[in-house]
Order: sequence, then C-alpha cells, then structure tokens
Amino acid sequence: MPDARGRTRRPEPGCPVEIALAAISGRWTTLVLRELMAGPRSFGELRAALPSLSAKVLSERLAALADRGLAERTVLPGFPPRTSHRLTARGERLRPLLVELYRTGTAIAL
Amino acid sequence: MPDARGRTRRPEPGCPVEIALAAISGRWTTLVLRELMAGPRSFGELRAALPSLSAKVLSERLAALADRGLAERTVLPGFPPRTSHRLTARGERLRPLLVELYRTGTAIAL
DNA sequence: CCGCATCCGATTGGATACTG
DNA sequence: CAGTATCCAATCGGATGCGG
Repeated sequence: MPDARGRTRRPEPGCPVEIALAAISGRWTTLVLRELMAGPRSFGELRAALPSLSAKVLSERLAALADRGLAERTVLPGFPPRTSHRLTARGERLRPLLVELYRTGTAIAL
Repeated sequence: MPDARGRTRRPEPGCPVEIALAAISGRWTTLVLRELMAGPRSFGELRAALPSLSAKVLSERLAALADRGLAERTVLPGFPPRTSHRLTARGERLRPLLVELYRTGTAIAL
C-alpha cells in the first residue's frame, strides 16, 4: 500500500480501504449500485428490479449513497410523485471496483 | 456483468460478487489479509501487528478464511506452541481486489 | 407513488476469563 | 503461546403500518 493511510493498525475511517468498504457495505448495496450503473431509476423501478428488497432498506441504501456523494435524488414535478435516483460522477468511480469484485469472486469460487 | 450469475435479483450466495464480498466481510478482515499478504504470521505476530484486535475476533477471521480455503494453519512441533498462518494460492487471488479497494477509496474520498 | 416510523429478531463484535 | 468459552451491548435488516 502506497502511503501511510494504508498502514494503519486499526480500521480507521480515513483509510482508503475503509472508505471503499463503507461505500459498498450493507446487504443489497452492490445490487442497487448495479441497477444505478445502468442509468437513472425511480424508487419503484428499483423495487421492481429487486422485489425482495424492502422499502425501508432501499431507502437506507439510497440515503447512505447520497450522504457519501455517490448518488443523488431528483424529485420530478407533477402527480403521481416521481423521483429519479442516479449515480454522481463520484459514484461512477465505483464501477471498476464492482467489476473487480465479480472477477475475484469468479477466481476464488470453488 | 458477463453471465447469468451477475444478474440476480437477490443477494444469492452463488453470485460472484457475493462470494468476493463474503471473503472480505467483517471488521478487521482486510487488515488481517494485508498482514498475511506480507508472508506467514503466527497468531501472536498478528496480534502484535493489530493490537486492538481481540483474540476472539482474530480467531474468527482466521477460521472464516480457512473455511473458504483462503488461508491455512500449520501447527509447529515443540514448546511453546507455535502456529503459522498463511494465505493459500486461492487467498493470494484477493490481492488485486485489495489494491482496487485502496485505489477506489482514494478516488472517492472527499 | 414515494417514502419514513416503529417494532423486533438475528447477527456482530468487544471484554473478560479460562484451558492445553 | 494459541486459542476457546461466555456474556453483553450495539448494529442490522426484515415486516408492517402510516403519511405527503
């Protein structure tokens, strides 16, 4: 690991590895990211794509991504209410990590 | 995502992404992996390198890695008891993922 | 339609103490 | 030295119901 932040003796929040782990942490998070990687999605579209995911958890995931500046929410005018959830430019930077997760998972599978 | 296992609508254990996530899941796991990446380590050496990590959790992490065939334990003869924990060839395949976690963490840091 | 509030069971991780 | 055994507080995630 290049610099001092990669030589911690504890899981410190400032360590780049911890930052990346925090970004993808939590059940369903990578699946939500996969959906958003394909383009903006409404809350309902996300629920339809991931039927077993409860509204509560989806809400939490989207809020966590927004808090970290990885995704954002736009409320569209009119009725019925429509929202658009999309990745930010920063969120897009998670793509290579997801690809690497997939690749590694394949490599270590029995 | 290439094949059908990357298009699940749920977090299925057979999905490569889930396999990779399971391998590095749990607090301290990436730090333990970092230590083992540098070469075989005894239980005590790992505790010395990560002083705030309790024996219980270290035990659990090493057991989980062993269960997945990513690390292995060798008990050396003699007294006092000495053990050697090392990565398997399969465990070595996690290295690019850790590098990518570091890189991504740097990229998305504020 | 899009969420948030509440409740609750399950899992996690830390502290402490003990054994071969 | 190298763990295992217990206990416990905190977190997580699923179910359900309500509100804008």
